[in-house]
Amino acid sequence: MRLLLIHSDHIEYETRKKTKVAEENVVPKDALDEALTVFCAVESVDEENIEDAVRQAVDEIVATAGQLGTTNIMIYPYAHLSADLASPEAAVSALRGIEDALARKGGFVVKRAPFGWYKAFSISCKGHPLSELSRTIVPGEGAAAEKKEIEHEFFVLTPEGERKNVDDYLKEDTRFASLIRKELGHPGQEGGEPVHVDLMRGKELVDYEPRSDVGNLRWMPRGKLIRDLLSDYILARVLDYGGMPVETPVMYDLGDRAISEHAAKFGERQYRFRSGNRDMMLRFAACFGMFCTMHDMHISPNTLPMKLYELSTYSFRHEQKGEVIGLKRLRAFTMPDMHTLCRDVDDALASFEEQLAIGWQSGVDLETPLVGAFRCTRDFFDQYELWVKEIVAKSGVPMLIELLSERSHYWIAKVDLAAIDAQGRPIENPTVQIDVESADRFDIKYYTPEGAEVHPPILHCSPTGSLERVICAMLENTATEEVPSFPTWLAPTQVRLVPVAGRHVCFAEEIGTRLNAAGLRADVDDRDESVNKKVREAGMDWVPYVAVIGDQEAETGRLTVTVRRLSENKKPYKESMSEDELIQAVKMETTGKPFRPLYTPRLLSKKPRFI
RNA sequence: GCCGCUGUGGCUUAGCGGUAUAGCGGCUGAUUCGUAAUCAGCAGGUCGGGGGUUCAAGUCCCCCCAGCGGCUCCA
Repeated sequence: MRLLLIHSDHIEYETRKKTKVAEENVVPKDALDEALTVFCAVESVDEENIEDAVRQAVDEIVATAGQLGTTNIMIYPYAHLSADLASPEAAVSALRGIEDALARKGGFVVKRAPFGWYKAFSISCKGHPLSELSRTIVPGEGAAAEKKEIEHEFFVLTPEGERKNVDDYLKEDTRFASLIRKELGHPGQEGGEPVHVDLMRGKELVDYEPRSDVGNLRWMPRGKLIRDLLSDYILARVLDYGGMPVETPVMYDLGDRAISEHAAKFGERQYRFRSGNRDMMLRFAACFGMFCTMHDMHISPNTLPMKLYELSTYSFRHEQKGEVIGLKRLRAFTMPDMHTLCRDVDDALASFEEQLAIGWQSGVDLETPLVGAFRCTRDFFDQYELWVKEIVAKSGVPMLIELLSERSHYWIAKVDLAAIDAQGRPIENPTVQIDVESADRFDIKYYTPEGAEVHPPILHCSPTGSLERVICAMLENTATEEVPSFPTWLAPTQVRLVPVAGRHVCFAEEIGTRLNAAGLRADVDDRDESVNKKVREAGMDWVPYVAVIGDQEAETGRLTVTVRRLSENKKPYKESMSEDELIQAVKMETTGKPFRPLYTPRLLSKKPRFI
């Protein structure tokens, strides 16, 4: 709801002509002196919880009136304050609600201009600093959630099937204990600036874009390369698993019932806008597109489970401004999103297990150690306790279990795997969820041989979590490394060749060309700088293999290579290798991982600076 | 969104009532160098934006924007 509050010497209106949505039995003409005039637009989000929107609006009006010392209030419906209006019925009910509530408070003279009429009006504004105020009201999810009062029960399950008290873990200095402390609301000490925010800019990966909205980033070539390689990694895993890649639109029409219902579950955390005469929203995940696809498909139970996959570029979530930070929490982010249409719950449990394993494996492959929490309703746990114990056993590590007294979202069970940042806070990454609502809502169905209609469970799965958070976790992990680095397959430059003098550049370029042809990202620092400086900067670029190229190398054909992973602080590890041995060394480390060529010029003299 | 802190050239920063420091980076020149910074010169700032106080404002006050910490929240 949008409010424009004007402290006015005088306000008067007169109805002229009805619109299609005009209210009946109205006061056609009225006026008020010394009044707080409240121009008001009821918006579509208000329909999620009209009572709360009304309550907040009334609080706001009473507070303002108190500040101004006025007791006369004119409520004036004014559609032009918003591009995303509620239905006329909802608007009238909200306006009446505000009027009644104010009247009931006593001490106010309350008048209300009629809704849905063309009206003439004149107003004189007092013009003092507080005389014009605007407010935006969003009905609270909080207020709605309070009614439900969901109870949460936490405990730990070990791989051996033992049920343990969470308190046993609270004091431990482990990643798992960090997760438990956060989940149970035990405050950690105040952290400083996160490591990754410095690094994401300092290493020329990704940066804030002040000319966009908060939480929308710009990617520089080195960061773009890492992101693309990660997406290649996930695609390979998904294809291997039998997922089918698709691509669907980023925006949806809120006029569609299934869309607006699904969207309403997530309150105000959406980008909404008007396009022509349609109210639209930006997707917050790829669910919409895939559910629409599934709805339109002819589904045979014989082709289930069916997995659709999309790299949701982007997923948009209008997080509160104070919640947005670095790569950890964004308003536009890249989420690998797979949806599995299952035959039945048993089928869903089997797929869940497979997808959980993919999630754990991503932590190994991407070198971002993960810890796990499994959450489900108490009913689900009572029924499938053995299965829950089995997936913990297969995970091989203790997991935090959270039981909810009733279902509050669309899922009945889900697992969240999290990396832990340098301040001991979780970065929630891979997830698998069992959705029991969406097939109904989007009318996704198949028929049994007997002809019965089935709206089956759907799994949501992000095999790695958002790519931004994966990179966040990697950068945070470097805080504890003596010699920080990226995994070699992700290093923007894998081999840096450093010619000693100008006359060696040509030779270094020849080697570089051969390394590139062999599928390595090698560049040549041909700048007119000292060898010392070029080696230092290769280190600051976290280049895993650095070779100085001079007369010696030209004569012997052997390279002295500094291997970052084997080096200690101030103690570089050097090894003599042939060109082929260098190629093999890189291949050994990157085998089975995706490859893309350099995203920056091969000659460093041609590489521009971004930061 | 709320409370708090911060905001000086591309980056890191000095100055905290008298219109601005330095280093890195950039450019130019010299240097052609063997594993973590070669030397010199030059250019680059309406001190986040707007308003106010003052003879005078990065410096004090107000509003806004952004970043960070905390709260709330996180499908």
